[in-house]
Amino acid sequence: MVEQRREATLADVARRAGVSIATASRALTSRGPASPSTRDKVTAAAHALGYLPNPAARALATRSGTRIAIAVAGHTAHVLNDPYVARVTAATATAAASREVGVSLHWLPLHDPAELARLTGNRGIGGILVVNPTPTALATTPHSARHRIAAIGNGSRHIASFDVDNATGTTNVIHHLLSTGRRRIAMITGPEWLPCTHRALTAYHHATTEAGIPPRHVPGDFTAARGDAVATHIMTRWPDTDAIFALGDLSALGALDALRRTGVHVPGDVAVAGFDDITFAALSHPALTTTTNPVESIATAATTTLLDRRPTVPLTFFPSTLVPRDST
Amino acid sequence: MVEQRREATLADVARRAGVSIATASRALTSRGPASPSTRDKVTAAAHALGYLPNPAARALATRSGTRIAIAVAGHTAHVLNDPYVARVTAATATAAASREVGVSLHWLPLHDPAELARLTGNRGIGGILVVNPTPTALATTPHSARHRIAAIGNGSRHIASFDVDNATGTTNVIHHLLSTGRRRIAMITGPEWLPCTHRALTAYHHATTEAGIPPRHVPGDFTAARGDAVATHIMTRWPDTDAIFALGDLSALGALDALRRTGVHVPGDVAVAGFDDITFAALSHPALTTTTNPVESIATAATTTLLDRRPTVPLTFFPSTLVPRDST
DNA sequence: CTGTTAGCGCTTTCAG
DNA sequence: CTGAAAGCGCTAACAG
Repeated sequence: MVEQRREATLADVARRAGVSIATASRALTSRGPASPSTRDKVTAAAHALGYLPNPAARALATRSGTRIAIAVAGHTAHVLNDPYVARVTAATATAAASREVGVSLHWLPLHDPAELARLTGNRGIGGILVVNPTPTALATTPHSARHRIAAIGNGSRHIASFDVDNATGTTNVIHHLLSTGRRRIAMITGPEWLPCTHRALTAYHHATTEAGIPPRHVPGDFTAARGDAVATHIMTRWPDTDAIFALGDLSALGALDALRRTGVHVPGDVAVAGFDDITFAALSHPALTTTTNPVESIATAATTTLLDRRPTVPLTFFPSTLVPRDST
Repeated sequence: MVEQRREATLADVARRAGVSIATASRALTSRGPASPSTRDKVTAAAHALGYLPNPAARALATRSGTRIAIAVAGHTAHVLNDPYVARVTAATATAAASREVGVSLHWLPLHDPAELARLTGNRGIGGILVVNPTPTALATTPHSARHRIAAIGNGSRHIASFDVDNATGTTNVIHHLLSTGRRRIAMITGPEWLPCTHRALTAYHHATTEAGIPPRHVPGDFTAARGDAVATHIMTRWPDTDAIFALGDLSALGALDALRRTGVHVPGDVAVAGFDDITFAALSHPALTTTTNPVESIATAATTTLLDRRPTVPLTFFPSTLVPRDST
């Protein structure tokens, strides 16, 4: 049952197929010439032996590194405990598993963006997935390494990026709010240093300008506590506000709390919408209207690109779908 | 700024320190003899050169594998998207990063426990962290590999395990409920196949028996939907129930919903408590009383053990702390 | 305690 | 298209 015999090596496969090790290698990796018949023989032998290439040996020979590093930008190492980061990590670790590569998680301090360049020089690291990189951090990166880097969030001219299309997502939310009669729509954004905040904010400005309604936005930090505080601030500063859109469900939930506490009825007096569709969005009272963030698909796509060293279009956006619930 | 020169290799370090490569290796890894003075010279040289060992080369030479695999038991591959698993993965990937190893995530099908033995034979995998393993799965494992396996959840006689002390956690919750005057305390457990469910259930039985109150428990599956359904069932079957304890916050939140919907006041009529202290526990209305689950500490400890190949006590339990809030 | 000598398993020139 | 041979960078006997 349990295979107790030594794992098959490439030499075993070659012997069984009656070819040299070099040929077996070429046939299996399809790098370099190999006649169809040879390829078949080798493939069959490998299959029969249950051959699995040794990733360490391969990495050593090709100096390709043995894992992909996820580097998360943030003020403190605490970002590594963020649930969003955890989702990215799990999806990446799943996608990487089938290619026999591992994943490690690193903090990329905002105050020391050169840490990214340092990861770049680590021989154990074959590819880097940067989460929410700043342009500054990407710029420190040596040109020669840029094809081994992908970003979740904003990329750069030479670094592929994958993200949710939060511009369209934002537009959809604003339109939904407008269509249900709201005219004083405030927005709670993410931290100002976060590039993806800007895309959403721009979309917000477009949509409000187009509708001829005043823009009202205050930066948040994606936490519930901040959402609560900012919502309070908004209602004080602009008492006629009839809708609050938070770029992040947690902040929206915080806003919901603030409104409840001050006796403002949701959605009667003020509508509230979030972004991300986290589990708890469906569980709050009222249930939160939000828009999806397909984190797993995004992370998987980025990882696959990295593993295939595939030249990609610089920007790939994943659609966000509006999930209307009771809070609007 | 950016180091463009070739990464330093062990040979470079040895040359600079004026010793042989083998000596440099011994000095740096402290496996084998090395005089203090030599060790100092080598360490200094390594430091000066910014030497970082090549994990692939090391893994190849020691056949130690290049990553640790996290194997999660479950009915479907969907378990890999579970937030709890994501937290474990992120913590593991963080702990592993400092040792230059990666992490990959695998599904361990309940119907095919031999998958674990298969991972065991993979040369790329240096250690395995099994999440919620069944005794059956652990039993398929070859003896020779057991020191490379650690469990989060129940272990076995020969496999170290790390988990939250949910027995004491459960006891604390029941005592808390008793001390606030509850006498008809129902429990919603996890899935019956999950070994950790039994530990908590046993504690529940002890505590209720000791208090001379009737045990009432119904299996759940940790989801909010099931918590909702089970709570409804409980109130129908035992209408005088005055407290519900769910082994998992999501189920407790579902129970909260069910009670609200049927006009039962919490905590006035029925108290509700959960387990895990997830983010949303503090955000519900009423805020949920729960008890902590230090997942990150647990995962980090398990990972460290694996990386150090350190013989450990078979069982390590991490304390759970009661977090009293408004629902009790 | 230290240096020499073999590999670990794979990829990759380079001839043929 | 195929084989021989030379590494990739490190560890592990084995003499000295």
